[in-house]
Amino acid sequence: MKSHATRITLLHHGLRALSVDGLSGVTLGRLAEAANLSKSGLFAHFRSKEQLEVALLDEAARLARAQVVEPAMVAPDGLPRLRALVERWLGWAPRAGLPGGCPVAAALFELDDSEGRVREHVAMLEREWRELLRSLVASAVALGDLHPETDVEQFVWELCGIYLSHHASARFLRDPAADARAWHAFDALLRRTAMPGTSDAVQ
Amino acid sequence: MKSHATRITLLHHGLRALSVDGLSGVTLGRLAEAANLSKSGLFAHFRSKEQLEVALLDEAARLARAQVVEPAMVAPDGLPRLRALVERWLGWAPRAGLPGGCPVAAALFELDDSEGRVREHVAMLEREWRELLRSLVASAVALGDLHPETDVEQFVWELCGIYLSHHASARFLRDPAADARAWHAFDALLRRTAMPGTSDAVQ
DNA sequence: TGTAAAATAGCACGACCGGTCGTAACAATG
DNA sequence: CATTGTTACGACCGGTCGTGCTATTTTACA
Repeated sequence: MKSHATRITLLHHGLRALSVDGLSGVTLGRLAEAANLSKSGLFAHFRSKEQLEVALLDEAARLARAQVVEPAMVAPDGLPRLRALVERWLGWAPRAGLPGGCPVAAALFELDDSEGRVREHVAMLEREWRELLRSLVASAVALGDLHPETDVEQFVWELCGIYLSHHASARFLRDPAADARAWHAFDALLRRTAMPGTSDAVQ
Repeated sequence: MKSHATRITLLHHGLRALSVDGLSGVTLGRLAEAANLSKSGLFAHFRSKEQLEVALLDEAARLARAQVVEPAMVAPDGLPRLRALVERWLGWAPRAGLPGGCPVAAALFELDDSEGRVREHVAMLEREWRELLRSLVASAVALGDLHPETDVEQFVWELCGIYLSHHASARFLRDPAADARAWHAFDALLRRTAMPGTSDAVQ
C-alpha cells in the first residue's frame, strides 16, 4: 500500500523531470533527491533505468489520456470531437502541470537513432496515438464533415506536423503567435479536405 | 597548420556523433577516442564542452549550407528554387554522409527548456534558416508563382512542420512513405497559396 | 501483539563525466 | 640561436552515473 503511494510520488517527480530534461536527463540520483528517497530505495521500485524510463513514458501517456483524450471525447462525434482533441492536444503538457514540453515528442527526436526496449515503447505509444487520430478523422469522414475520399493517413501525418511545428515554435522559439499559426494551419487542412472542389482525394 | 587538420578531424567525428546521440550524447572522452586523441589534447582545441557544442552546431550549419543551400541556389529564382531547396532539405543529413538525423532539429527538442549560450546559438541558426526560407517564399510571391497576398510567415511555419513530421516519420517511425507524405503535403501547401480562389491571403 | 514480508537506507563498485595539472615535443618568430 | 606559443600527452581532480549487496526500518496481517 505504502509502496503504491511512493511510486505515485516517484512518477510525479520523474515526469516533471522528463518533460524538462528528456529521457537521458532523468537520473536516479536527482529523482531520488526530488522524491526524498534514497537512490537505492528508488531503485527497488524500478529494477533498472530502462524500466524507469518505460514507466515514466507510460505515466506521460496516462496523463495525456486524462487531460487530452477523455475531455475531448465528450464532444459530438465527427469534426467537433476532432477539433476538441486538437484543442487540448496543442500545448497540453504545461496545461497538465508539467514544467516542460511533451515527453513523447521529445523522445521522437532523442531516440530516433537508438535501439532497444525504450525506443520500441515510444514507437508503440506513438502508433497508438496516431491510431486514435486516424479513428477520429475517419469518423469525421464517415459523418460527412470531411470529403468522403479524404486520405486519412495523410491528414494525420500533416496534423502531426502541425503539432511538432507548434512544439518547436512555442517551446523553443517562444513565438507568441504559435497557437494562431497552428490553428491557421489546421483550418487550412480542414478546408482542403472539406471542400469537394479542391479536395485531397486519393485517385 | 597541423592544428587545422586536427580540428577538421574533430569536427568530422563530432558531427557524426552529434547527429546520432544529440548534444548531450557527445562527450569529450568518446570524441577524443574516435579522433585518436587524448582528452586533454582535444581540450586544447575547444576550451569547454560548451564551445565544442557551439562549434559542432556551426559545422552542421556549414555542411547544410554546402549540401542543401548552395546546390539549390543554381535553380531559377522563385518557385523552382524553393522547390529545389525543399528537395535537398528533406532528409539532408544522411545524404550528407551523417549517420544520424538533422542535429538542429534534434536540438530544437533537446534544448527547448534549457538556457545558456548553446540554446541561444541554436536559436540563431534556426532564425537564420527560417529567414532564408522566408526570402525564397517571398521571391516566389514576387515572381507571381504564389498568390500575391500569401502569408509568407505562415507558409514557412507550415513548411517547417512538414520538415519535422518528415524527420519523425522517416527517422523514428521508419515509414517508407515519409518522402511521399512530405511531398503530398508540400504540393497541397503550394496549391493553397497558388490559386487565388482558395487563397491563404491575409485580410 | 507478534511476526513475516515489504519498503527503504547505507554503502560500495567500476565506469565515466567535464575539467585541470605539469610537461614535453614541435613550430614559428625575434 | 634563443624564445615563445601551440599542440598534445598522461595522470589526476571531485562528482555523478547505474547498479548491486546487506542491513534496518516500517508495514500488513494472523
